[in-house]
Amino acid sequence: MNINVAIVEDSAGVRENWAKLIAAAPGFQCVAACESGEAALKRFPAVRPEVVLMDINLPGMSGIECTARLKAKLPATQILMVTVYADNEHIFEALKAGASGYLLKCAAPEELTLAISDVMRGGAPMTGQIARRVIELFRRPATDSGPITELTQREREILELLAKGYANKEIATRLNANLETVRVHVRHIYEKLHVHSRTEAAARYLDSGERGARQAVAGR
Amino acid sequence: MNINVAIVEDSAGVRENWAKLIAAAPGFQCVAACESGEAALKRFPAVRPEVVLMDINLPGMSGIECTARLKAKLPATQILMVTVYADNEHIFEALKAGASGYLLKCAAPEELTLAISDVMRGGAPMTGQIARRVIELFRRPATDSGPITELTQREREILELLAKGYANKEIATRLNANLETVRVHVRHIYEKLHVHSRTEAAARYLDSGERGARQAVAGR
DNA sequence: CGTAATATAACCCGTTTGGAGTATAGCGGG
DNA sequence: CCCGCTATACTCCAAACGGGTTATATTACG
Repeated sequence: MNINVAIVEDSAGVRENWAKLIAAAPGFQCVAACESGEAALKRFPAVRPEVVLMDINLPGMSGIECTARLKAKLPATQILMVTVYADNEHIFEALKAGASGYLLKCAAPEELTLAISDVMRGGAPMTGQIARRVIELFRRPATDSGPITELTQREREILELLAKGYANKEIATRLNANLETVRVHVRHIYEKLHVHSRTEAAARYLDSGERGARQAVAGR
Repeated sequence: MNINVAIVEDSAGVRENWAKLIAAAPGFQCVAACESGEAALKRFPAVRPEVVLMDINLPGMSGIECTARLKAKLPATQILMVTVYADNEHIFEALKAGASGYLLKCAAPEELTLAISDVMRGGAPMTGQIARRVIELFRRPATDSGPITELTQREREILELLAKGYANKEIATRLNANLETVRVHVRHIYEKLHVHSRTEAAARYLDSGERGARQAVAGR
């Protein structure tokens, strides 16, 4: 049983290349090839492709939006982004939209068919570079200080970390301090803010507009 | 120049197997092998490994916490998780802690050395299964974009009170519910937001601009 | 010099929380 | 009619937390 593949790619040359490649590969067949996201959304529900090769840079609807809409209509369809964009933002949005793999257009032809097989087996084909970026999107940003009250410097540092959700132990580690010391500071903070729990303190802090400037972080 | 590899794994048998495997592979050398995260944190700064094979299930400090601390001390060190856990939560936490790859212990020996080479080249070695899960974490409620909307009505009510600093007991009173019921809801909220403490949940909520009308919480 | 404020660190104790189960009931969609 | 989701409720256990107390070293201010 052949794997039904469909294509969304605006360049006629590339589109036909891919189509030929798939038609020629044993075990694959190309059931549709559209030059726009709009066309794909109309056409694909009828042909129900198992895998879609999706370009991002399309006229009209972007490949990312098309991916999100296709996944809504055909949740079982696996979508592989094949594009020239290797930046975090595109990768992040594509994966969020429901793509199952992310290849670059510079990929060799045989990599395409390999990737299709991979995705059908439950894999998530990506180049090493892309995989690394995907993983980096998991790491967290950080923010900086911003005091106001009559808390001491140390107390403010601690309140800031506390309000980010860190446990006392984590705060101690980050500040190279002892757990007990942090606990004392935390209790002093409670006294000064007239609260009795860390979540109350955090709510006070976050609501008081005392946060330091936070910078936008790519991909988030 | 050989690649300096270190190991953190509590099972002596597995640890020695890995060590031998690395010692035997051309281009690699094993510079340290610890049976605990605590030992690794002491030892590794001196030997500065380029790649670490890290087990998750360790006595004492978990491999995930060890990863976070190691990355703080040695940011250039690449850490590969090698473990039996294939669930989303472990994968998510490991990557957040700074792991650069995630392999399962059932991996063939030669896959280990391949993975080390891959990570040194800037890749992010994972099995197809793992890669797929990583990608799924992007489209799920939780990853980072609009988590709060995925909560049920009841969960949102509770999160709102939680973020104001109310204890579970107070929330239960206010909602005419049982303490244990509130606790269950709170834990479900944690799962959906991928957090592990109420203050983290509150920070997420307050930062996401999801607040409803608020009134002052007078003298408790 | 004496005193106050701050930062550090260590006890103890009871309560709360986090995490893992099990279980029941209602509700809506195949 | 079963399955999945939601809400409800309870038990057990370990860790974290909140609060009380004591103690040392440093720095700052009259």
